[in-house]
Amino acid sequence: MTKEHGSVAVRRGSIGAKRNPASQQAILDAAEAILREEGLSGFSIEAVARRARAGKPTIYRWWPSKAALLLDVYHGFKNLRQFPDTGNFEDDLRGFLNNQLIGFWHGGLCGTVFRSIIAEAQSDPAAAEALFAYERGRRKFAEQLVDRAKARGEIDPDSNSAIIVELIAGFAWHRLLTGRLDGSQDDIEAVVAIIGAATKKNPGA
Amino acid sequence: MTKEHGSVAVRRGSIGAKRNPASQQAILDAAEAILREEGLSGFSIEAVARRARAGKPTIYRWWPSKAALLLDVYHGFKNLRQFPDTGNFEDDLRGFLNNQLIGFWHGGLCGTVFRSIIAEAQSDPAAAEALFAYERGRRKFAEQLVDRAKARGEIDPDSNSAIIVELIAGFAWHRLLTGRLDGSQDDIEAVVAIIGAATKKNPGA
Amino acid sequence: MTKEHGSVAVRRGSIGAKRNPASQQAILDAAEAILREEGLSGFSIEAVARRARAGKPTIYRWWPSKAALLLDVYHGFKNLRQFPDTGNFEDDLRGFLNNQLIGFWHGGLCGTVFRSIIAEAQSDPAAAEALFAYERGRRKFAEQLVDRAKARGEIDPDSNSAIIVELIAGFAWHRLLTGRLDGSQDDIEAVVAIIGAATKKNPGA
Amino acid sequence: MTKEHGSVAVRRGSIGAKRNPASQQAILDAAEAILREEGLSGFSIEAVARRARAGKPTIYRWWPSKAALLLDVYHGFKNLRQFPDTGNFEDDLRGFLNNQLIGFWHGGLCGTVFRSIIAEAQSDPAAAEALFAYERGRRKFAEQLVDRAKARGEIDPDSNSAIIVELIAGFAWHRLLTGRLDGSQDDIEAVVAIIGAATKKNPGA
DNA sequence: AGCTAACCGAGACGGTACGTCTAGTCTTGCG
DNA sequence: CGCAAGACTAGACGTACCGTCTCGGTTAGCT
Repeated sequence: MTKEHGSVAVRRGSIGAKRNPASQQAILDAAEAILREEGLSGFSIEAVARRARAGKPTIYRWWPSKAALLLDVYHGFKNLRQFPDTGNFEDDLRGFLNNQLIGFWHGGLCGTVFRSIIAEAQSDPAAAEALFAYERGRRKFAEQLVDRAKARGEIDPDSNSAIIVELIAGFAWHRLLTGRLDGSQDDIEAVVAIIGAATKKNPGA
Repeated sequence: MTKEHGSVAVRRGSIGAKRNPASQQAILDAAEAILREEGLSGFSIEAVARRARAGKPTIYRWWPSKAALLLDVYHGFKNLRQFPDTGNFEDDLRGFLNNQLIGFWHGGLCGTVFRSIIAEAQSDPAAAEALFAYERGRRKFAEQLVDRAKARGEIDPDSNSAIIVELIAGFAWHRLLTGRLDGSQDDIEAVVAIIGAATKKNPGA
Repeated sequence: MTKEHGSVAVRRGSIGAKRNPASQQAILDAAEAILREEGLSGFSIEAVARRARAGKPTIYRWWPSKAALLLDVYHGFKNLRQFPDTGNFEDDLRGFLNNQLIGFWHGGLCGTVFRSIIAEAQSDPAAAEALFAYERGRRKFAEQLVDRAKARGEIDPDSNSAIIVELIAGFAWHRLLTGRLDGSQDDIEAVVAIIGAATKKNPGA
Repeated sequence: MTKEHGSVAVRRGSIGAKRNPASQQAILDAAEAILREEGLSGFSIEAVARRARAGKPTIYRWWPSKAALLLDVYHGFKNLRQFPDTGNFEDDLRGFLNNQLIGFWHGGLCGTVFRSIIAEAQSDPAAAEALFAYERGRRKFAEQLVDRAKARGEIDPDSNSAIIVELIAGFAWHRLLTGRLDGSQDDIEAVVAIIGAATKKNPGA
């Protein structure tokens, strides 16, 4: 998936007064490789530049901060997973947790990258804004999942979509940030069951 | 609560072959003051030593890492809030969120410190271990809240205590880490309602 | 003398496969303005290109180095002052120091530019060669001044023209490079007197 | 004279809250070696730190600028040459040019270093001030040479000591800065002769 | 009249060096 | 032995320039 970096003699140069996609990709690849091999603590603009055989200004020209670069790496992983409408609320929840959150983060690099972005956002305001904007979008998107179930008459129409989404997302973040993504399948089922129970239709009638 | 730092001319020295509590307190005070005034991005061992008029080795001698110092500052805030048994599950939940999580973090410095610890834990393994151990303890402690309600026969005895606690904690973490602790009171109610609905006794009988 | 730079909207372009004199002039003007306003430390090819609204390659195409550009700026100032034959050796010396050296450098930009060229020549071999060639020519030219006096029978015919010229030039360089061009008029007289005494005819007869 | 740099494994550390002379010397040695091997254009704080295996802040802590470091290297060469009182004015002049100026600079590294300092002073005000102060002292010192000859009744008591010294120093600077230190012995004689003739006692009596 | 060649501006590229900051270690000298 | 102090190596930070390159466009002069 990621090309070899061994062929050093490439000597990418300018391709005129516009962004060179080869440099771009080399930088993203290097960033990904460093995260994979050394983790967040070894991740620095300096290291990325060295590995990508790029100049530091080239990185700063296109990514204003470390977090921006991390977010770009993360986006490179996204859209690999689909978010299908199964027609069933609990299956949708399962899919959400498995394909967008815990299961998506688990194993590969994605979780590491996302953890890094969250950490960065706690001290860098620019990173915070970028992450929060991204996160707002993700939540809005996920609320559709609940609203579809309401529209189908499958769940209680008074369910608070935003809070439900945030409970689920919060659970996943917590697992990610406390290093407990492993062996969560049973726990995912438990979460789905709890949310299912809480949104069951006709609670009093 | 925190004493003045203005009287710089204190010139604390050694008090012999044992830890000098005045230095320890000065370091903790300085750490807290820096976090309050400059935030996590301005927080460094260097800055703490400068402000506390302490030598860096004195800090490293007693706190192995930045995160250990942060945790100590955080512990200084803890136990200020109680965690009373109200005898009612939903009130217990409300109290948990208000006194131990969102309400506790909100406004003051505590949230900032805890955010910092979480961030630090994402790149420093030692910090991670300390945070995870702390968090494990907190969760076990909170599960008692659910188990008490089960024992009282107030909620479904099959409720998954661990997952319920983690949903709530995850929600609070998510709010903290995305800078949305403000105006959460209604949302706390919504969370309590959802958990309450999901644990209602005798759902089918 | 130098046209206004305010009318930015000129949008000089190519005028075909030949050097565009407008661009050349704009670059020289910008170089001069930067030296005047910011001094040598603010002088860079980058800054000149920015100010002249020229592309860097346009500068590099015509001037191989920073020093070449500086020399061109300097040449723009030359030939403004005359070097007349007064018919009297000491008056010639006075005129040389006042019109070609100290008096010429003093006050205006010329001294700054020449200082810059000398500095550049100490690390850039190409600049050194250009400066040395220029300087050789100036010395040869100035030696005529002494030789004329010999021819007139005004001074000792055994006087060493080259050394006399170099003593005078060295004095002026030293004043320039140690920032002491100001208030040199009396010192110029003293130099003239010393050289006059040293070249007096009939020393032993 | 200069020790080997090959034994890299030294790992100099702090020796407490005071300047480490070993680091000091290593930095000066590295600076000298770089100037010798690569010249001024290869001389940078970065390169010196690399070669000396020193941290950049260690250099900046003790030398505020590149020029300060150069001056220190230069001072390391000084006082190697004496400035004896020969009892004869022209011999003193010869000695001055040979031991303090041209002859001192010629051949070795001293000339290169001093050229570098002069160049640096043309763009760095701090360097300029340091050089000018040094130069003022040197001139005052050299004027004693002339004043001694006056006191001995050897030369015209009305001779302008300051200008005489500056003519000689300027000649030497000019030779240094135009790369013509070689083969100056005859020229030194010519300079001595001119100054001697200009200061001859009782010119009219 | 169309083609070519060189110019122009613009600005990205890989680099080097800057001067500052922090990390974490070490040693001294006082108490 | 703990302490304040502050030096040390190491290396990342973000910025400024360097000199080279390619682009897209323009114009002059040759075919």
